[in-house]
Amino acid sequence: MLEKTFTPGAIEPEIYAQWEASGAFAAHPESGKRPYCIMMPPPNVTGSLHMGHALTFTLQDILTRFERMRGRDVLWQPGTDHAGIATQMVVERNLEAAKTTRHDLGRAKFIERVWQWKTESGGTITRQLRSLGASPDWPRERFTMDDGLSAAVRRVFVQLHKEGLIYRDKRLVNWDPKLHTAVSDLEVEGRETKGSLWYIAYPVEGSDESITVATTRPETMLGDTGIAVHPDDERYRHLVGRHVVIPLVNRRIPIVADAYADPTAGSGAVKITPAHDFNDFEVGKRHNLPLINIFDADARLNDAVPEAYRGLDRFAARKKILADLEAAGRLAKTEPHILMVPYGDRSGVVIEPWLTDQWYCNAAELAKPAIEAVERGATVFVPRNWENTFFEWMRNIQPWCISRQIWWGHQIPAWYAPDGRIFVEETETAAQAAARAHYKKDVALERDADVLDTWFSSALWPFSTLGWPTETIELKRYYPTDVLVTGFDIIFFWVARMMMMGCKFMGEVPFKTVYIHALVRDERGQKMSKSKGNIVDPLRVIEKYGTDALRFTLTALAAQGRDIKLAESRIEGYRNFATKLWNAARYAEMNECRLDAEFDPAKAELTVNRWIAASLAHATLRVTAAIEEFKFNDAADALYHFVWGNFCDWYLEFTKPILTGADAAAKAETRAMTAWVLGQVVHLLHPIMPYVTETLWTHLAGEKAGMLITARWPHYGGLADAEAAAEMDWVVSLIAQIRTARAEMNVPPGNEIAAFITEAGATELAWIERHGDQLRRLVRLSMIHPVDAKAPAKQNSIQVVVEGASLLLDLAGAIDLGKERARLKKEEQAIRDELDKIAAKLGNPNFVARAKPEAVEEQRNREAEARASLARLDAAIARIGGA
RNA sequence: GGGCGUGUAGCUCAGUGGGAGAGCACUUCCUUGACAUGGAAGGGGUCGUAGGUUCAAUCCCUGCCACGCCCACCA
Repeated sequence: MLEKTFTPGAIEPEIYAQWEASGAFAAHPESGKRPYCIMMPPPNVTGSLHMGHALTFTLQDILTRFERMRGRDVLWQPGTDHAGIATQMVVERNLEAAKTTRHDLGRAKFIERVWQWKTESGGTITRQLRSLGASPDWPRERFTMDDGLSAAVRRVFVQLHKEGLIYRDKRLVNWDPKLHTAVSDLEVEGRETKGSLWYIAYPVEGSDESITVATTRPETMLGDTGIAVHPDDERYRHLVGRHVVIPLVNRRIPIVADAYADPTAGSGAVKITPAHDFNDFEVGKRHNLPLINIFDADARLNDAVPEAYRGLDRFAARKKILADLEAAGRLAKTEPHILMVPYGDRSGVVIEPWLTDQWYCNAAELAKPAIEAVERGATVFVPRNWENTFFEWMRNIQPWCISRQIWWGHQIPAWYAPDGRIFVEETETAAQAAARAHYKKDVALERDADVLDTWFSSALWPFSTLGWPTETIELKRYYPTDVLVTGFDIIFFWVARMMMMGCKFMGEVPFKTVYIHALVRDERGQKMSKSKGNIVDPLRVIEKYGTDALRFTLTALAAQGRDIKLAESRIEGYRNFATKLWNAARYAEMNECRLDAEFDPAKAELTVNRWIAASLAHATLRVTAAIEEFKFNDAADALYHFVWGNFCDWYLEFTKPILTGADAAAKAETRAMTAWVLGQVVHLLHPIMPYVTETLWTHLAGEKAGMLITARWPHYGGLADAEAAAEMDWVVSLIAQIRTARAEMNVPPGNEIAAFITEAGATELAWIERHGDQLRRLVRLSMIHPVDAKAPAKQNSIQVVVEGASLLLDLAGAIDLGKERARLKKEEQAIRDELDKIAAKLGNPNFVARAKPEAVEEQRNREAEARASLARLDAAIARIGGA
């Protein structure tokens, strides 16, 4: 027997363990089934589950379970990412607590510590994924720093280097002065900041004139090597070619003409600091201006600046320089100014453009085939508009700085000879051999200390996890993968780079479809973040409402093209849905509705049974199509309404008289149908709500039927039944009308009343007769008298008018006739309003002439129906003496 | 500056070229043998705004307003 209430917490771990142990999650590369593959975006190995994970993994799991049930050989490839900077930061924080640093430890020891940390905490996220019900092929779990994946990284690096697509370059990078590493453009976020625009007057050499420049970063003046004005700017034309002397520094720098200077911005003259500004770097190159690096790795002023400023932090330096300028009378004016300041997304400190040697990847070259692949539709984005975003970025892509000055990650396979020559090889021995060949003798090689950007290895994920560069059966079978499910926030970081690397090394796109889902926000639409304190913890939700409730909620809210604002009331509502389903199953069990293998729903005879089967078939089509089209919310909606609205509210209530009645054949058919529909429903719901459905299936079908996770997805023909639908729709509307009339006339719900049919067509009469038991029960009628029976007095009865029939309910006591009249008049008015609308249309010759014939026909039908109802309603009003 | 998206019931959001929907909230009633995590009835919206296309627009097109996000080197 099913328990009185569904307690998810008690059963989930047990069911999950059964699934996992049964091998139901496993891919079968040797099978003859059609393959289907999803690459799990690897979460950070030291991370823990947040709502974004919950959403993305729920959707992936839905697709996985759905396709598995449809008979595909599904590989959902799991794994985790080493997350270089993030993980290193976590471990460094731990060290800090132990009053030590990575530098105290040394590189080897530190890396050992990180591995140790990975061992300790790396299981957290995968454990949490399990509690979410995710069903990837766990034994195939990979880590981006596994031997195999590391070998793939080296292979790719070396090959791209040999082709000149990876190279070393000295240029400005985004330097993180806290983390002491370069970061890529993507890891820098601009934050709008209230600052100032300071106008500084630089005296022109050999003249009384001075030239004023505007700057948001006065401290960089110590590194100025020029002043630029626009070549057409009349105000400054006479100064081009002359020199100014930098205040406080007393260095002589030229005034150059360059179109970069915008005459309308600031003073029209701009200071040029080539070593500390990306634009200035370019201007400097054009005019051969020297680069003066004034910062050290901490962004403190170095020895290239006057002694008074050396060692100062950049912000302290700004203050002092402004004060000194003021004192020297060189600060012309100060304006408030809003500017975008670059911050490191990990460190949260201001990023400094800094001149260093780094490794770069020629992304523009790699992007070409990836762009072309999306253009020709080899990869399709869903929703389609994300392709614009992809194209926009890929067509303007900048060189990708791939080296990081941290320790945790894939160390770059480059070795330096004493003379600075670089040998890039997959192993040190190969590098040694190459060096020996070059120098004709052994030389000591030193390995590049840097590691690769984490996203470099992630970019290889779709093929490195499948065994590349080895030609494995998995690689042949599952690449290209079917769909990548991810959020738009990592299109650039990850999707674009996988496209580049996949096209380059596999010669084929990594996935046929990229489904981009929304971001999960809090109920006010704010991005969830620790600092805002608005995080909804999925694990807490699971504990409180159950995994299925969370999964269903996320699914129901996963409409394309919109963010998800997660309100707890929504989760509660869908938890109730799980309870509803549970209780329906309990009801079925109590009424001995058992699955019958012999039962053929297409052969059902009772209208109500034919109707529910047809409704189910319709819902099944909707759900299937919705999942195929990634319209997850539609799938959830169709299921919710079928289960609650059709099956529970109507079918189960409607068939109660049959189950308690005397007609054995009808009872048997209804029991079998109830069990069958329930069985189908748990199939359809399983991808979204795996736990409750698996539990119910076991109860319904028994242990030997096999687990639901391995069952076949429903598919049927021949169940559509327009006649049954018409009949049931009519009975439902009759019941609704009677209920409304009773409620509005304040008839106590418990009162049983006799009904008299005053008017009915032959069809309607037959329907009333056929469903008499249901009518008596569902709207509390004691008796239904035929058309010619003696009707009660008008002051004792209320009237019900539906399409094709009128009834009179005998209250056996005086009613408020005025109220009854008003009620009927209100109904009449509604019908008249509708008739007016229809008349306006049909009265329009253009409509009749130009609209589709079906549309005209439909209006005519509606008009006829409305007129008939109106006539009966008027008759009813006349009966009680209304005008 | 460029790109994308959003504006529909009190709130959160679906939706469709031809009769405005859901969940939650609200009002009234109901502890009837699955379910009060429930059932029944009900109130509530000129579908942001101004035009255009169309026989017909909440839906398609254009402008505008508001909000959000992404990208971008303007001092």
